[in-house]
Amino acid sequence: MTAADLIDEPMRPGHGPLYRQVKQRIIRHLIDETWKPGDMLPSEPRLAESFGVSPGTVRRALDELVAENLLVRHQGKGTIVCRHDPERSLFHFFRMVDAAGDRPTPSSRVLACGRRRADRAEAARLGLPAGAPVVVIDRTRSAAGRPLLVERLVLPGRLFGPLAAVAPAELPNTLYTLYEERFGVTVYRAAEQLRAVTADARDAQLLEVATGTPLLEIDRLASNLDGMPVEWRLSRCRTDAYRYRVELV
Amino acid sequence: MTAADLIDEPMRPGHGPLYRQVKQRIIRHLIDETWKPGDMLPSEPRLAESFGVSPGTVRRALDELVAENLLVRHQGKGTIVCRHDPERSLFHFFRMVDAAGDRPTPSSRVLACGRRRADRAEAARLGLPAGAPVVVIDRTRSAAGRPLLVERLVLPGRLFGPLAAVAPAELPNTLYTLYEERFGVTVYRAAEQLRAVTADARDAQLLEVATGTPLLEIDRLASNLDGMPVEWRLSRCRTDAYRYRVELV
DNA sequence: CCGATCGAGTCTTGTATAAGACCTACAGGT
DNA sequence: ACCTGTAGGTCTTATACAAGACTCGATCGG
Repeated sequence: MTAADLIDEPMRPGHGPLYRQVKQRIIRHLIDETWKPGDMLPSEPRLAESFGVSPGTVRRALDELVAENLLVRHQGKGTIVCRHDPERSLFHFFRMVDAAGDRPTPSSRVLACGRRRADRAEAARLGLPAGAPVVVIDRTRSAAGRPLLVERLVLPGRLFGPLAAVAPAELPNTLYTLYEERFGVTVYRAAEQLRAVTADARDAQLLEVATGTPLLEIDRLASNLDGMPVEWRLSRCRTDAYRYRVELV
Repeated sequence: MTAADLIDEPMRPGHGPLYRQVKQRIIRHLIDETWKPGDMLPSEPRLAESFGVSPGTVRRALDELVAENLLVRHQGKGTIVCRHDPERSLFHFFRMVDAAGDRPTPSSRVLACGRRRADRAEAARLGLPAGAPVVVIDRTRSAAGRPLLVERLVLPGRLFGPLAAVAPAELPNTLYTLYEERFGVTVYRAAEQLRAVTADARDAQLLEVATGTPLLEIDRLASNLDGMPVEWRLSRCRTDAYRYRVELV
């Protein structure tokens, strides 16, 4: 091993347990993209040597990162930074299921995609200064050939500048994969708040229901590893064929 | 250590990893109530000796059980079986929050509480034979002095027989604590399915809203450690002041 | 001579164990 | 009433070995 392989200086006597300091340092490397999604991390013994701790300590740190869905391990192969492959993204963040408990594979139709200045609510929600540029996408998503939801996405223009220029037909169904591959933005957490609303005229037309039909409104704020908001999404769903499913443990 | 302290015979060479066999065996002891909620487990070295494995292996098994909210550890004191203290119960299973993200402390008013035979849907949902006895509770819950939701609970009569005799005023706000202390039934998991509905005349009167107001319907099936359903709960919530919150990680 | 196949070697993560540090509670003396 | 020693609990760290996966070369068959 040469000096160039040294990823980090050895740990200094810090505050908490050693393995937690190692964990925080690995997270820092994930944030500054020393290791990007899909990359393979150095092996556990190598990490241990570069951090100046024993392999078991590194292993403990990796254990927690795997439990938090930041890393994936494969015995005999290595450890890689978790990526938003479309199926996983759908499985994790899309919570609608049919009566049998199966997830649909929705298709999306983009209604509009453009760039403008954030209004008051959008700026506050995304933690941006008033009037900051944002990219706004309006679309509907269908499942089994019938409209399922209509939604508006608001993204910080600073991160997603070129997105407004992308042809609407180009936008894939699972956007989080696109965010990651084209803009280097990885969604790690999201907080959703749900309430019941009634369909207005536009909802009714797009979702093919009567005006006044009850809809499930999902207000999602997605953030990256830093905890910085990267997407605000407001969806209105029909819940006659599909329901929103949550597991409490 | 005497022979009476031997909780179990030593592990025999089994199928999976050793720590997972230990975990399963501990779960079995939780199911057959060798250790009841609130009880303190034997110490890790003691468990290790009785299972015939090393302390580290027991520790690994306990780690997973703690992560699944079945046990709670306190350094220097010991490990206890998780209990449904009211605050935790509320924190975990009650997901409504106000605009600021704070949970209300709701109060409940029981409308009816009685025993009858399960109808077709109830029996199917609870995994009971058709016509099995069930206990049914109708109640409303309020927060900040205003009605929040109206709900119906259906419980297997075999487990909750004497519950129907309890005076409605006796029923506490957080029922899961009562289930545990009075009936030895501990709720570990719950699956919820949400959809939007409109208030019928009864909903409207009880919730003090207009008929047709959109409501959030929460269909919860709660089960114990065996995976056996122990409660079916159907709630209809106003979502003007409070929203249903979910964290996706 | 060329190509496919099998297997040893080596790298990876997974599992089991042991030893010491740290934290808490309690009893007994000051 | 307060302080302190001690016992017993969990927490942290370290090490050894097992199991899985890829590499690469020797070997056998065409």
